[in-house]
This record gives sequence, C-alpha cells and structure tokens, in this order.
Amino acid sequence: MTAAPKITLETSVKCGECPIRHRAVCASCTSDELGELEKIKSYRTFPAGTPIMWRGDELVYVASVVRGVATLTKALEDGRTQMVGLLLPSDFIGRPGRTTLDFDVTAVSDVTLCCFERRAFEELVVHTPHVSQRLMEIALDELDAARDWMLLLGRKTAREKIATFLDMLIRRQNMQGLDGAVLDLALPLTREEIANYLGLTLETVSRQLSQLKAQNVIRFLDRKRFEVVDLQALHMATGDDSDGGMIS
Amino acid sequence: MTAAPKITLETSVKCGECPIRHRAVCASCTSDELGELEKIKSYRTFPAGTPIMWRGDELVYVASVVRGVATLTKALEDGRTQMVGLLLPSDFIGRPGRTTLDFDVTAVSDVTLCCFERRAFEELVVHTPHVSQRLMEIALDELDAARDWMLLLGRKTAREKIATFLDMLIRRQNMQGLDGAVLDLALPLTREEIANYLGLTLETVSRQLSQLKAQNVIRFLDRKRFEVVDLQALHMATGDDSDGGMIS
DNA sequence: CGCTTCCTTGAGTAAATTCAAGACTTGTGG
DNA sequence: CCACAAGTCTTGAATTTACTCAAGGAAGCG
Repeated sequence: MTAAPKITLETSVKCGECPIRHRAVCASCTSDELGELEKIKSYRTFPAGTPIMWRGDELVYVASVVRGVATLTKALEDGRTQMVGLLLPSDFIGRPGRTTLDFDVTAVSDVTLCCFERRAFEELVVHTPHVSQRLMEIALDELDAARDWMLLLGRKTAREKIATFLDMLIRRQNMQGLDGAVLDLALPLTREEIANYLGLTLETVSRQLSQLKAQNVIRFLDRKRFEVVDLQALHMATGDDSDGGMIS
Repeated sequence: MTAAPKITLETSVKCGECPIRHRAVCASCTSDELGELEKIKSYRTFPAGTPIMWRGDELVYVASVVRGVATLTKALEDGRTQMVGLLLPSDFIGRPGRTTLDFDVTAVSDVTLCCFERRAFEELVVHTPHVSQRLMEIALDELDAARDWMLLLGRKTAREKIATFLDMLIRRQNMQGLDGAVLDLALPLTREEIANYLGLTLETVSRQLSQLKAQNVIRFLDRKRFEVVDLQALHMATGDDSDGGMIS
C-alpha cells in the first residue's frame, strides 16, 4: 500500500530568481511581460514515479519544468511503450491551440513545474510576441530533435543508440568534455526507461552499458551517476561521425 | 548520360484558383493577405528523382508543395538512410528563423512548389498573424506526426509498420473506406524509399507487401497503384487497435 | 533484516537482415 | 516491333542482431 501521490502547491519563486529564467518559454520576456506571467503562474511538485498528465486529458495547465526530469511516452494497446520526449529543466509542456495531450507525461524524479492556466496563458500569448516567438522556437527545436531521434530509432544499432543517448545527456547537461573525459553525469532513467527511449529491451541496454564499461569508455559511480572516460570513443560509437568528432 | 536536371520556372496560378488554397500555409489568409503573398511567390517544378534542397544549404526559399511528392531524409556517414518526412500537396518546406536545412529534400515524383523568397516571407509573417498562426499549427502537426512515427520506428513489427504506412496513405489522400474497401490509391514511393521511411530493408518491405497481398488485404493494380480489399484487416495489422477500428 | 525493485548475465529463439539469383517493367535504339 | 539494358521487385537461404525467458545478485527502503 502506498500513500496517494501528493501534488504539492509550492510558493513560487520570483521570476527574476528562477533557475530557468534565461532558457524557458519566458527567456526573451521584458520585466513587464514577466510581471504578467507572474500573475498567472503557480509552482507544483510531483513525486518521482507519479503521472503528471494522461493522454487524452484536457489540458488545464501548460508548464515549464523548473527542477527534475519528466518523460513523454506513447504506448500501443498491448503495452509496448515508446518514449517520445525527455523533459529537463526549462523544457515546456503543452501547446497553444491544443486542448488535449497525445501522450502521457510522467515524473521520473521529483519534478517541480511552473504552471500557467492554459486559457489565461493563451490570451497572454496573443499580445506577447516574445512569448509566441519563443514557443515557435521551442516547437521547432523539438521537431529537429524528434527527427534526429527518428534516424536513431530507424537505423542505429543498439550500441550506437546507447552511445548517442549518453552523448545527448552530456550535451543537455552542459557538461563539456575538454580533455577527453566528462565527470559526474546524472543518468536519470532506469534501464527500462532508457530501453523505452531507444526502442530496445532493458536487457539489451544493460548489456551495451556493460560493454562500454568493459571497454573503458564509461565508468559508473553508482547506478544513477556515471563518468565518460573516453569521450572520443563514445563519439565514434554514436555512428554519426567516422572520426569521433576530432578537429581535423 | 542524362540531361542536366531542369528546374522550371512556371507561370504561377492565381492564389484564388490554387488547388491547395484551403490547406496550405495561406489557408486562413484574407484576400488582402493573399495579395501580399502573391507578390513574392513563384512556381518552380523539379523532375522526379532530383534534389530540391541539400542538408546544410542556406535556405533561400520557403515553399508549399502544390503538386507531386517529396521526401525529407537524413543519413549516417556510412549511407544508412532514414526518411523523416513525406511531403504531399499543401505541405510546407522551411521554417521561420532557420537559415539552414538539417535534412535533404528530394522530389520523388515531378514536384511543383509555390516558393517564397525566405527573407521577404519572414518580414511578411511579422505583420500577418494568420500566416504565423498557421505556421505554428503546421509545426505542431508535424511534431505530432513525428512522435507517432517514433512509436512506429521504435516498437512496431515489420508487418505493423507496413500496415500503418498504407493506412497513413489512405488518410492523407483522403480516401475514405466506406464499405471496408478503398479503391485506387497511389503508392508514390519505391520499395527502397518505403524501407527508408519505415526503418526496414527493401526486401522486408517486399515480403510484407506480398504477404498482405496473399492474405487478400490489399491488391496491386500496378507497381504504383493499389487497392485495399479488407480495410478492417489492415487496421488490425497496424497494431494501434485491437479491434480494427470497429464502432463498438 | 527482509522485501521489493532494479540490474546483470547466460542460453536459446525469433525477427529481420544480408547475400544471392532470377523475374518483371520500362524505356531506348536498332 | 523487337531486343536489350537498366532499374526495380520478388523470393530463397543463411546469418546476425536483438529479443525472450530465466536465474541470481545488488541496491534501496521500511
């Protein structure tokens, strides 16, 4: 028996002090515009493992991820599941003009969202071009990412998929590898979740990670933290490059 | 020896008579706005098999597909290729705020585009909310389609992929199956192109199509035209539904 | 400490790929 | 009009990759 998941209403941080101020949907807002957003926003936190929104739900809120990691997933009737998005801090949930969601959103770690009531947000967007432009940018970035992921899902081997996934984590966590190594990266997903992201089984994910470890490409600090020992070998393994991203 | 591919500049059709008037980027424009677009547009045709734009090219034009079929593809260094989009009439090429392309665009059949010089188009968009809203809708529709395709690429079997692909052709060509059958559909791609779309090999595509034919689900009129004999069986085979889309 | 969840590894299997050969189409030139 | 070539498609056989099934080990939580 587990207690009912608790969605907590938090005191919102002032936009000016927000950790994602410079990257989120509000990135290019003036302080006047921030004031408008401030009026309709509320912070909510979701415990790890709990659903944030279900497919088909009416979209009451749109939101930015402030802290934590969430996933977007789609499933077939028989349970086969494919992750279609990984939401890290500053990523946005919900789209103007859509009233329902076409996938499930789940908190993977404890997640704090900066929520805006959808209707109020949509009204605000109309006379706030900085926000609508940013939304367009966000949508196009997601589209580019989705198309890269299609190449991965359709054509890459298990090893290439894993290497590409790890490389994406490095880039999205802004950990630059300056000396051929990258230290102390968070691996926020379980093996099964990684498998659902990459179109593999959890056993295959485990085997490939073990192999990269055995080949001294990566090293695990614990189950959810790792380091890249040989960044060039990792790049080679992604399949994107034949030269491992060397400066020629 | 083949003659150099000829990109032809055609006399543009008046927007009012345009076959894609009601669905393209200009769908919700007023006649004044259409007049503005009319001033900066030009029709260009590309022969079947020729490239329209290359990855990395500077984006000089944005365009709507008026007639014909084009593909968006990405490739790994070793030649493995994944199609990431199929452009049918009324679909749009290019994005506001992006100056380069991240994939190749290729004419699969003879293609006629309604081209707008990118800079002029971007200026126009700023004071034409009907166009910018439509662009946003288009981007979000593409994102939804990309995510459905991710589920297909990551989790569906070869048979399910083929069935889903055929079902998509039925929907996008607006051929409603009223009586459990659908007649005379265009199959605009070669087996290899279908394979690149579905993340399969051309042999697997051929085998699966043969199997659907042998099971009396589909029938070929010629290599590029087919009919659906048993629409429910096709829906069953997509894996999306357990009931084949029956009204319960 | 004991339970549950998550992870690893091995053995056998299944699905799709690769390699290969031949058939059908379509267009071209004699 | 026919023959031939190039491109496309089909089918078979062997192989490979990743999957399934299974067991045991490690980690995290009450």
